[in-house]
Amino acid sequence: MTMRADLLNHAETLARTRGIDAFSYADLAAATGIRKASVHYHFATKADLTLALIEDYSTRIVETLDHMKDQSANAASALAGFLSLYRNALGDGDSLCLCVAFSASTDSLPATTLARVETFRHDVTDWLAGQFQRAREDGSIREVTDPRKEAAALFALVEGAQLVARAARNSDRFTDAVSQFSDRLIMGVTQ
Amino acid sequence: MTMRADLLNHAETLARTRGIDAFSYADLAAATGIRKASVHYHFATKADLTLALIEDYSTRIVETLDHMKDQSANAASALAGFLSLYRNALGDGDSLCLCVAFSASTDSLPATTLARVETFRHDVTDWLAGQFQRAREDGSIREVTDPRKEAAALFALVEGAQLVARAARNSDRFTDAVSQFSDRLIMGVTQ
DNA sequence: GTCTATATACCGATAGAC
DNA sequence: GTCTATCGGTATATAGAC
Repeated sequence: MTMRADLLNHAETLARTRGIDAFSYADLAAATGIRKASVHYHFATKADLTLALIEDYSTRIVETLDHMKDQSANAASALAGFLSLYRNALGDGDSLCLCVAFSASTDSLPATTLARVETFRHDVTDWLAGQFQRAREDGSIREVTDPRKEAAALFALVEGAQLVARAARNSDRFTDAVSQFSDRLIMGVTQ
Repeated sequence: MTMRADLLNHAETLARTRGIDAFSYADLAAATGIRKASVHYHFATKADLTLALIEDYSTRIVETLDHMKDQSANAASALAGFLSLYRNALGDGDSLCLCVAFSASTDSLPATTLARVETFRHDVTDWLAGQFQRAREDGSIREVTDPRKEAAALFALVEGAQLVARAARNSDRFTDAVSQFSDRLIMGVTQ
């Protein structure tokens, strides 16, 4: 693995467990075994680092979602996969997904990074709306109203559930908050 | 108004608009017209300040909710008031409620403050569960399932909707995210 | 209660040698 | 690419005069 990739991995972990403001180039240097000045060689400013973080993350998650869409038997199982993705990002209640971590520290992030996060939010919300539309056709989710409203509501729900669960250091709070939505999923057929 | 109260007011505004980490005793001194050292006279450490903030805030909000409960014609109008409270806290999309602001920076807050925030979350969730129970009796909300599940879901929804709306600097995102829930409220009779 | 002055620590970032 | 050394800025917090 390249040093750049190693730095990005540690930076993502630190950002998601401690928050963007709560880790420094010194922490990153300690984690990778090089010196602060060498970290600056790879990412000249923290603005550059945060932008690289959200770009890598966004690409990875969008690919995962597209794969879920293609492999799922119906909309319900695709959305169950989506819930698992956000549930797993919590770990033992000590980690957030990068999108929530970045949304929680808008003040310390440069405009270009924030714009990229907003693009990611739109991508995910579009994906969700697509699955709710699919559910209107395959009948795998109970009482779907407007797919776009459903998507906006579910996105806010999982982000809020992560925030609460991580603040309480208890991942069960996530499960509790989304359980009502989970109950609307009719898994049926395949899985 | 006492200097202590003046400091708390400005600190709450700064915490909600910029975040806990992003304001300093220097900002607080500039806002109130006294010097940094004088701020330390009123709140020796930032830990003391954050604890005072959540205690004041919690008392105020719990009183507001109890008043809403007593004055409302039914559960639906009480919950409509709850949504307005969180919607208004957003301002023009540039402010969070203190609970979300604190949940977003758990790393820089002392354990006693975090414990007080968790108590506040329980108080609000209990209030919500009470209103959903009330709705099962007055029929003012469509298809209420388990009141405790409904409460956990609605709390996560409004916190997540605030986070997203504030990150996008657009309060409409809050309204969009909660619109599906709003549609379940049957306002009817009085208001 | 408020002030000036200061202590101590850490931050992001840069210069320049190797 | 990585290093040592350092700059300028800001943070929380304290000492002691008024």
